[in-house]
Amino acid sequence: MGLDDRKLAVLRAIVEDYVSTQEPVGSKALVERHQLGVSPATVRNDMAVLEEEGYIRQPHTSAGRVPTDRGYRLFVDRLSRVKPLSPAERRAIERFLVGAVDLDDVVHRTVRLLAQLTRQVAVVQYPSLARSSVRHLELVPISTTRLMLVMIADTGRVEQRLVELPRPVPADDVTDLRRLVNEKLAGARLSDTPPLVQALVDESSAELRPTMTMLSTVLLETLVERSEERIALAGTANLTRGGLLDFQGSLRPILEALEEEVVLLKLIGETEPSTTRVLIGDENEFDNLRAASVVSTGYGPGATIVGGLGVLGPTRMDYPGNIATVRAVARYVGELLAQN
Amino acid sequence: MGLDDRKLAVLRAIVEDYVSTQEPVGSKALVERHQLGVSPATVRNDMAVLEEEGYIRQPHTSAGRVPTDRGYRLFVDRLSRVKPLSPAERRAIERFLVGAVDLDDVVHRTVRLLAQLTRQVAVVQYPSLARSSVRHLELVPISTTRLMLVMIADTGRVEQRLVELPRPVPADDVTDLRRLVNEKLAGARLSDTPPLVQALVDESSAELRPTMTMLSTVLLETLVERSEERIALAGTANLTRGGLLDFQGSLRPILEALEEEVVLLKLIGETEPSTTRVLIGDENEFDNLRAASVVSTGYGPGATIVGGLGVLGPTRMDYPGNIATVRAVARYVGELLAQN
DNA sequence: GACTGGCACTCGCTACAGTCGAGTGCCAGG
DNA sequence: CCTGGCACTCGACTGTAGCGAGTGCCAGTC
Repeated sequence: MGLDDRKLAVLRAIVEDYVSTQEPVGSKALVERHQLGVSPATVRNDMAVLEEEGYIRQPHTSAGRVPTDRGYRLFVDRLSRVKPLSPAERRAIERFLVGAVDLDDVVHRTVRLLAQLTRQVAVVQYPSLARSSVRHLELVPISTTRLMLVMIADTGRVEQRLVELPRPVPADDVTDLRRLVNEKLAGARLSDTPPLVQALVDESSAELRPTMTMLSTVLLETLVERSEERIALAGTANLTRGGLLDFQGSLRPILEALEEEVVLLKLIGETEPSTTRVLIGDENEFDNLRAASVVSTGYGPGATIVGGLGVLGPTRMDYPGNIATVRAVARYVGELLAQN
Repeated sequence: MGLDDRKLAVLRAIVEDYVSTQEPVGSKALVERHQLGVSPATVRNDMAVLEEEGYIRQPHTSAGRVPTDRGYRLFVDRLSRVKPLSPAERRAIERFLVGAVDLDDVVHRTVRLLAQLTRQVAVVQYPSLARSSVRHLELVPISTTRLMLVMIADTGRVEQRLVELPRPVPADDVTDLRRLVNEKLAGARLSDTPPLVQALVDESSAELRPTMTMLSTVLLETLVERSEERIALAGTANLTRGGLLDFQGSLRPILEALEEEVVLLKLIGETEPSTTRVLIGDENEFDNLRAASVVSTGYGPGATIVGGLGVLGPTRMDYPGNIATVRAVARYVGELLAQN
C-alpha cells in the first residue's frame, strides 16, 4: 500500500492536531506545527495518497483533512506510544481510591475517577459473578415462610434474594439448611454450582427435601441464571464537551445505548485477558455508537480478571492518553481488590 | 390582580398549546383551536395583561407568547385537573412491576417504567435507611481478623461492610457477637440505634470488648453516618427530545446535576407525606436546573413513606399527565412493598 | 524520481439587502 | 367591554457577493 515513513508521520500529525483542535487540518498548518522538513505541496501529495487509501477524508472540498475510523485505527496500532501518566495523575488515582470501604465504594470511586481523568464517559463492570466463587451463603428468616438468601462472593459482591417456602420451617431446620448449603457450595466457582445444588436436593432428608427444593431453584437463579452483571456509569456530562460537533449533533443514540446494560457489557465486558481493547467508530457492533470509540480493559486481583472497565467518547479522542489512564486505573483497582 | 375567568382560560390554552406544539402561540391560533368565544383582538388584550403580570412572555417582538415559570405555576395550581390514567397505562404499570424478585429489581423496573410512561428522566430513591428498621444483622467470618457485616432492613435494603478486627476472634465469639447485636438492635429504627450500639459496648464482657468496640464503629457508620442513600436513574435519552429547544441548547448543566446524588436527593427525597410536589424552573435551588421542572412524590408500604420518586424534564412538560403517572406509579410501588 | 513554488479553482462562511408573514398594539366604532 | 381594521415590528428566509482556507496540478529544480 506504499505508505512510507513520512506519510505515516503526516497521518500522525493530522490525528494529533485534529484531536487537539477539533478542526480539519490543512497542509500549511501541518508543516508549521510539525517538523516534517518538507513543503506544504509535498504534504498535499501525501495527503492525497492517504485519502485514496481511506485513512483521511475531506468534510468539504475546500476544507482540511480529518482522520477516518481507519485512520485512527492505524494511528492506534502503529503510530502512537502509550503516554506515561503524569505524577499528578498517579497521585490522583491513589488519593481517589484510598479509603474505599466496600465493593460498592470501590466501584463508584473508580468510575468517577476514570470519568474525571479522561474527561469521557466512564464505565465499570462490577466483578462478574460468573468469575466469582462462593464465600458464604447466609439464610435469614424473615417470617416463618420466608427466608432471605444472602450470597457473599469472594470478589466482594453480595447478592440477596427472597425465598418463599412451601411451608413453615422451624429455626433449627434453617440452621441445618445453612450448614448443608455452605458445606456443599462454599468455595465453589459460581459456574460450577448447578450439579452441586442438584446434589444438595438429592442428598437431603425427606423432611427437608421440599424446602431444599424450593431453595435450590432460587439458588440457581441467584447464582447462575439471573447472574446479574452490574454496571456503574459516570461522566455523561462529558459527552457535551466539544459542542455538538462530535456525535454529529445528536447525543440521543449515545444516551440510549448507555442505558442498555447489555450494550455496555458487550463493550467492556468481553475483554481478553490483560489486553487493552480499542473499538473505533463503526468497529463496534451497535449502530447507535458508530460515532463513538471505546477503550476498555479487564481488571482483577493479581493476574485473574473479574470484570471490565473503560471509557467511551467521540472517535476524536486522545487515544494514547486514555489507554494509559484506563490501564493504570485497572491496575490500581486490581491491587486494591487483591488486598481484600 | 384582576385575572378574570377568561384570562385564566387564555393562559390555560396557551400552556396547553405550547406544551404540545413547542412553538410560541399567537392570538389567532388560540381562538381557532379553543372555543374562547371572543375575537383574536380581545385575546390580545388579555395576553397583554397576562404578560404584564408575568405569566407569559414574548421571545421576540413579532412572535407568539410563551408561558413563564410563574405561568406554569398558576396553571399547575389552579388550572389543571390531574388527568386520569388511560387503561393502557394502568396495564403497563401492572405488567411492568409484576414479577419483581427483590428490591433492586423493583427499583430498576420502576425507574424504567416511569421513564417510559412520562418520556422524561425518571429518578427513584431506594427506601431510605433513615426510615428503615433493622430486621437482622449478620456477621460472616471472612478470615480470622475480618468479618463481613450484613444488615438487612425491613424495607428490603441490604447493606454490607467489611470489619477489620483488632485481633483474631474465634468462631464461637462471632456467634456470641451475632446474638448480642441482634438482641439489641433487631427491630430498632436505624435512627434510634446509636445509644443502643453504645450500650452494646458498655455491656459486653471484658473479653469481647475490643472486638465489640471495633464492630460498633462500623455499625454506626453503616447504620447512621454513612447512611447511604441510593438512587436509580433512567431515561436520560429523553432529554434530547424536542431538539435543542428545551434547556436553551445545552444539556450539559442538566447532565451534571443528574450525576450528583446529593442534588437528586434534594429534588425527590424531601417530600412531605403523601403530597405530590412540583418544582418549576427556577423554583428549585440548583442553578443547573433552572430550565427544568421536577414532579415528585413519596412512596412506601401503606401510608408510611420510605423514599421518593419522580421525573425531571423541561419546564415545557405535560404537568397533569406527569403528575398522574408519578402518583399512580408511587401507589403501585407502595402496594408492592406492602406485600413483602 | 522526489520535492517545490506557483497558480487557478472550489466552496463553505459571513455579511448584507430585500421580501414575507406572523403577530402585535392601538384606536375608533358598535 | 368587545371587535374589526390598520400600521408596525421583527425574525425567518432567500439571494448575492466577497473572502479566504485549502486544494490539485503543473512546470521547474535538485
